[in-house]
Amino acid sequence: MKTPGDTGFAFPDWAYKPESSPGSRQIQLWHFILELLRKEEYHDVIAWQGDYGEFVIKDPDEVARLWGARKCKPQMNYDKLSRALRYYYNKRILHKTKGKRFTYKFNFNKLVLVNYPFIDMGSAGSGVPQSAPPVPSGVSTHFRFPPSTPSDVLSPSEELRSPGVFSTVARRMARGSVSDCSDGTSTNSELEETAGVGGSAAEDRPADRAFRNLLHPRLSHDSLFRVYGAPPNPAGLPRGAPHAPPHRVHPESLSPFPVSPLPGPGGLLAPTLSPALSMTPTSHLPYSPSPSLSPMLGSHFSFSPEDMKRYLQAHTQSVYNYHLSPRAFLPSYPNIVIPQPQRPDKAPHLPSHPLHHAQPEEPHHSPFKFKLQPPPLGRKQREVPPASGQGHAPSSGNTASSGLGSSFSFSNEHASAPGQGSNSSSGLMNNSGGPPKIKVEPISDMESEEEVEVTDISEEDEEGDVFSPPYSNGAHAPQPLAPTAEEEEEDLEEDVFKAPAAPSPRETPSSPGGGNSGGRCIPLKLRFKRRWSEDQRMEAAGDEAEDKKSRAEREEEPTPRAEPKGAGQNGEGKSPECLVPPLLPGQRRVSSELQRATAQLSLENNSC
DNA sequence: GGCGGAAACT
DNA sequence: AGTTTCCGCC
Repeated sequence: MKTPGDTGFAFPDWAYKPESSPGSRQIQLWHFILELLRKEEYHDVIAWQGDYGEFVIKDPDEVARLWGARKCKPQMNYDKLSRALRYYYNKRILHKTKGKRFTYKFNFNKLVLVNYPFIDMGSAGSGVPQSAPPVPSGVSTHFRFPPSTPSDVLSPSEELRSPGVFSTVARRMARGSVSDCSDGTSTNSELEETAGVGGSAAEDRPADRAFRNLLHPRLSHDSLFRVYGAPPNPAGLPRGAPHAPPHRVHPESLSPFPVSPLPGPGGLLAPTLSPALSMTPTSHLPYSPSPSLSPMLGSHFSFSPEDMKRYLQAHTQSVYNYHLSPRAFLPSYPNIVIPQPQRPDKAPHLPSHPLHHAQPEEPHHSPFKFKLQPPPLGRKQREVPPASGQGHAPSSGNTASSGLGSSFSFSNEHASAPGQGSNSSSGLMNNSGGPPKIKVEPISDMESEEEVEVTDISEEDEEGDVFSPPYSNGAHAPQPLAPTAEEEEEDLEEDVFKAPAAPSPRETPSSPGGGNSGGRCIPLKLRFKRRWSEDQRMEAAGDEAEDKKSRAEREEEPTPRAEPKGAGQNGEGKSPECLVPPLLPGQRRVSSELQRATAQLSLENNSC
C-alpha cells in the first residue's frame, strides 16, 4: 500500500503552533491535541487513527491531565476536556467520530481558515504560510511549501509563524519567554509542564526528553508536510503513524496509511471516510500527482500571468485531489510542490542538527509578492499581564516579544462578522438579545453568484459533512443535494477562496485593467479585504441556513448586549453522510476564476 | 460515553 | 473567544 515511510497525518506546522491560533494568546485545545498527536511519546494516550485527521484518545484521563497541566487546571478531567472538544463541533474544527469511543476528527479546512483568515502571501518577500496542507502521506507525495517569512505582514515579531517547524516551545526557549503556567521559568511549554506543573509535579516522564526531540527541526520546510512521515527515525517510531498502537508505538508496519488501520473504519461507519479531510489517497480519491504541478515545483513563482495561472490551476487541482478546499488552500499556498512519488526523505533541507533546538530555518523568501489581507496586527498586543509569575494562573504568556498572537485575528470587520462567527452558544448570537432572530433559509445564495462555486470541496461531511468528493459525473452541479446545513460550512472556505481570486464585479473598485486605483499595493490589500467582507456579508445573509446557533446573530446590527443567551438553538440534525460526487465542473470554474483573478492580480502586482 | 445548555472565568 | 465547570439528559 502506501509508502511506509510517510505514514501519518501531517498537519501544517502552523497547526501546531499556538501562535497560530487566531486571537488566542494561549494555546488552544486543538493545538494541544495536535501537539500530543505529533509526539510519539504520547501515542499511547492519543494517536491518529483512521482517516486523515481522525484521532483517538486512548487514555482520556491522561490527556485531560496533560491538558490540565498545560492550562494549569489541575482539576481538568476528560469530562471537561470533552466539553471543550464538543465546542469545536460547532466551530467545525472537530467532529466526533460516531461509534468510536474517544475518537474525534479534525477538520482541516476549518483549521486553515481559522489560521488564515486572511491569507497573505506575504508581500515583498514575506511569507507564505509555511505550513502545509495535509498530505496524503500514503502516496509518497508530499507538498512542499515555500518557506516564508512572516515578516511584516503577519507578525513583525516573527513569532507567529516561524518558518521552521518549531512551535512555540522552541521559540520560547530561544527567547526565554515564559510559559503560561506557574512555572515562570523557561518552561518548554507543552509537555514539559506536564511534569512540573500544576499539581502533578514532576512526574519524571520521559516526556521531557522526548519533548526535546520534538523540537528538532525534523521537519524542515521540505519535510514539513510529511510531517509524520518517517524522518530520520527509522528506528521504528512510527511518528505520527496512523495506526493506533495500543500502547506505545510499534514499529510494526501496519498499513502506514491512514486508511483505516483500525477496525471499524472500513465500511462500517461512514465516518471513517471523511472526504474532506481524508487525504487518504486510496480511499476515495484517486490522487494523482498531477503532472501539471511538476513544472512549477520547486521553481519559484513569478507573478507572471502564466505562472500564476498555472500555478493556481495546479493548486486547484491538487486541492481537489486532496479534497481540500481550494478556497482555503489555494490562496494560502502558492508554491506547492508535489514531488513525485519518491522518498520524502530526500528533502533538500533536512534538519541539520538533530539536537539543535534552534531552528535553522531561515525563511526563504517566497517569491510571492502580494498579500491578500493585511494582518490586523496590533490590537490586543498590549495585553501584558503583570506577570505574577507563580500561582497557577495562566499568567504571562508572552511578555515581551510576543505580541503576535493577535495577528491573525480577524480584522474588526470580521471579527464580528457573521462569516465565521458562528459559534455556539455564547453570547454572540444574542447580541440583539430579545428580538427573535429570523433565520433565513439561504439556500443557494452564495453559490449562485459570480464566483467560484466550488461548493463542496470542502468539508464536512463526515458523515455528511466533510467534503464531498468530486462529482464524477460532471453532470451534477455542486451540491445538488441539500444546500442546507453542511453546505454552508463551506462558505467559510469559500470566502477565503474567493477573496483573493475573484475580481468582484461590484465592489472592487479597482478596475481590472488599471487595477489599482491609487495606491498600488495597498489598494490591493484593501480590495481584498473589502471583498472579503462583502463576501462574508453576503454569505452570511444567505447562508444562515442551518447553522444552528451560530448564525443567530448574523451580522446585522451589533448590539452589544449581554444577555444570557436565549439558547434557541435549532436542533442540529446531522445529515447522514451524503457523499457527493466529484465536481469537475466546479473545478473548471474555479480555474477560470482563478485565471481571471490571476491576471488581475498580476497586473496589479506589477504595478506595485 | 456523549451531548449541549448555562454560567463563570480568563 | 475559548474554554472551565457543572449539570441534566439520552
